[in-house]
Amino acid sequence: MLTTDEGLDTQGAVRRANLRRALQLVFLNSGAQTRAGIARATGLTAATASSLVAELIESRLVAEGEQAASTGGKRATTLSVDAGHHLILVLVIQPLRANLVLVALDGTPVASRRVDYTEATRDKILDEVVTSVVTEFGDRLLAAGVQLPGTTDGRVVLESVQLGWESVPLAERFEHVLSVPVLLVNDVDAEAVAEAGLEEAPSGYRLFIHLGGGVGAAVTLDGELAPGPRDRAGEIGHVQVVFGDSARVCRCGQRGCLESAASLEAMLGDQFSDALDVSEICALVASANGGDVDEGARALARAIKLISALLDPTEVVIGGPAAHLGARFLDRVRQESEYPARGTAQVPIRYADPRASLAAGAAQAVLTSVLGVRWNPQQLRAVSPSVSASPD
Amino acid sequence: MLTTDEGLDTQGAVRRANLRRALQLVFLNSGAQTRAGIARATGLTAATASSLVAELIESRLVAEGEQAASTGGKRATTLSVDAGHHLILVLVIQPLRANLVLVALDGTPVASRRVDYTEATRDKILDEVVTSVVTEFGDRLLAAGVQLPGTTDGRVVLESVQLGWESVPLAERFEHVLSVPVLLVNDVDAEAVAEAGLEEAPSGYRLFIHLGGGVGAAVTLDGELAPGPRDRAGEIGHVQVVFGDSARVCRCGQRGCLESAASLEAMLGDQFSDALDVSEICALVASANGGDVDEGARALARAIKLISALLDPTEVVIGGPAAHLGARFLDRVRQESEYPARGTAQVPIRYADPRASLAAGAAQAVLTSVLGVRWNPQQLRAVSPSVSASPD
DNA sequence: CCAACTAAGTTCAGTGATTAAACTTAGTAG
DNA sequence: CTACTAAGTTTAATCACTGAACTTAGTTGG
Repeated sequence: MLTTDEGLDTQGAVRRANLRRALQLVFLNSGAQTRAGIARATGLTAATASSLVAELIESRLVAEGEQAASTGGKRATTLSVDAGHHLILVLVIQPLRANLVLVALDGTPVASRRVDYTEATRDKILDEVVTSVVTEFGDRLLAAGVQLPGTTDGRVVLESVQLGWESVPLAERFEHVLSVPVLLVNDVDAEAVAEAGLEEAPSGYRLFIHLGGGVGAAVTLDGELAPGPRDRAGEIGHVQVVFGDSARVCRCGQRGCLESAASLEAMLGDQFSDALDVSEICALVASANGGDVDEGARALARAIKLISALLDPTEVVIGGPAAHLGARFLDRVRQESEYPARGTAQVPIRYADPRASLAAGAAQAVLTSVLGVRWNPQQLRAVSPSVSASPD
Repeated sequence: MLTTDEGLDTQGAVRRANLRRALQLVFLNSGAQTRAGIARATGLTAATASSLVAELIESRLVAEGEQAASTGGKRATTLSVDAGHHLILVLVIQPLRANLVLVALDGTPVASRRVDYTEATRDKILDEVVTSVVTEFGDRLLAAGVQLPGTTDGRVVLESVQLGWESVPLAERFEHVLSVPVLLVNDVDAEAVAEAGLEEAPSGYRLFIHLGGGVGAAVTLDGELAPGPRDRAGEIGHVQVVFGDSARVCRCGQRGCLESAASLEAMLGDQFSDALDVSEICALVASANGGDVDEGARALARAIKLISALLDPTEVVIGGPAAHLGARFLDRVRQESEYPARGTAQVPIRYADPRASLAAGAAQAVLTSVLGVRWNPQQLRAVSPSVSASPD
């Protein structure tokens, strides 16, 4: 397999880099890419492009398709992502349930399943579910991604308040069972990756802010998670941004935390919970106290302004349940985040695209880490659990 | 030359990558590195290491030194940075003067000069100075770095309020005269790079905050400027962090800007100016209004907390004239930036190392961009203008 | 003082990946 | 039916690294 081994020191690395480039072109233009097209796009020779494609076909990452229409000479053989073999397992762990999706390389889900559990049964049930994947799909498995609330370095769950975990080497545990690489991904990071992946050509920094029961942020660069250690990055919920009388006491004990003002509980009232669906959220929005919403918007805008000034992002995206808060909230955030500094244009702020699915971000993160490749927006949108619930 | 041509496609890229790796080892361990050592450290063969070194010597980037003491067999030939040929030109542009330093590859300054000008004569005098460098050192010039206050993408000065420039293609202009690559660097970015370079093995994100007449920030990752577009990044001076009665009106028109509370004017009074030397600053600190200092510390801490929560940096460094504010200010900043979130350790905050010189950051940035290499702390410290003033 | 050992560094044939150019295949256009 | 065009493939040459043999120059022990 072409395990992404960044670093062009030895010649094998050149081969891997070129395989990656060729594969990326097929992913971005699946069904319309050709050997000649790869040669043109990479600057490599037709001979090399052919050789790369042969290897990719051999590895069952790429498949030949129809003959394309002629453009004056021999008709080209189209290439597309081979959806028939490799599968990526995505496991979305939440406090009381998990969604498991097996995604083909073209983004389509091959199987999905939902399991419910209690805190007490969670570990056992998760192990069972993962084991069942091995017996059913073991030979086709390419890699796995585990999306969860909490901080992680990709291998170990450093801390998850929601799951009650601390320093759990989950990747290692699952790798023993699955025998393929396992990547742990923070849930907000996954959302951010999915959101960025819906752009045709994501470029520059993008600040993603998840607003729900909690508040978290993630930064992507050119569509991937910003490089560098992200262990505890993005945990901005308990930064103080409200001062004076309007600062509320937060559940963390501090006063004036971003979360105490801009979480959906704070803005929509205690009826809000992360389990609500879109229509329920909209109903809450309709009956919400406008003052609370404005206060949340102001608090959020303060955080956005500071971060934007530091990073100069292309765009700020508000995701999570808050993406359904409607025009008033968004307008307020935009207003309050105007930054009068000379020459600095206002950062565009928008809601997340609701077409991003639950499992898409983790799947994309795994695809990047294992094959060094990203899906095009259509493929990414295809990734969706569409869970036909089946509790164990 | 091994112009870092980060286009990782063909096999020549392997050679360039390995040349860079070998050169970096010589830079980090100048005078103590050997061919055998390079082979061991890189995992390449002794044959390859020899061949790489031969090419580096040929390019006059590396020079052979003494024979090292035997470690049981033949004595090794030590390798060091060739300080005898290539020069990096650093031009530090300030509103009313510029410092020009020619730095050898080992970091030692070969020549330096200071020119004073008015806003009206600035452009002409700068051109003259640069031209004079060509006649004197043209054949030895490797690259040039221009450090200036203002936003830049490396090629164009996007905007500099201090210099009254907007969209000035300065790199192009100087390249025409110098015939070597020219890189524009924001002054705070340069400071941050110099500061990070003083660490033996800089790793992770490091947040650098310049506090002087203005306030700016820069983020480094593993000792280099964080990747991605930095055009307008770091301009955090006019973010609102003070609210209520204590919010002062800032010169930008807003109230409660970080700069209005934490700039040295705000904390030390109108007597402060960026032209003061260390002892004058210390004198001002001694007679400063403690309340103003505390207020500035609080404002700064708010910004630090939010950014730290987002980036999870290894360290926060306060630089610029503020590095001489003393224990009280730093203690206050540390206190106020305590972040009670679960599990999150307090971010270490410290003053910048005063040993970083004016031109070091820009020189290091150029070295990275042209040779893909960084100096070791001793070499970096050697870079200093030690300007024996000589107005034109 | 010489033989045995060790480490540094060089030489040279061999291997893997890419290139350039010739060639094959399969279409369109007149 | 011939000329042309574009997609691929084949093959010899080139470039960079490896592995192994070799040279150089030191240390150590008898």
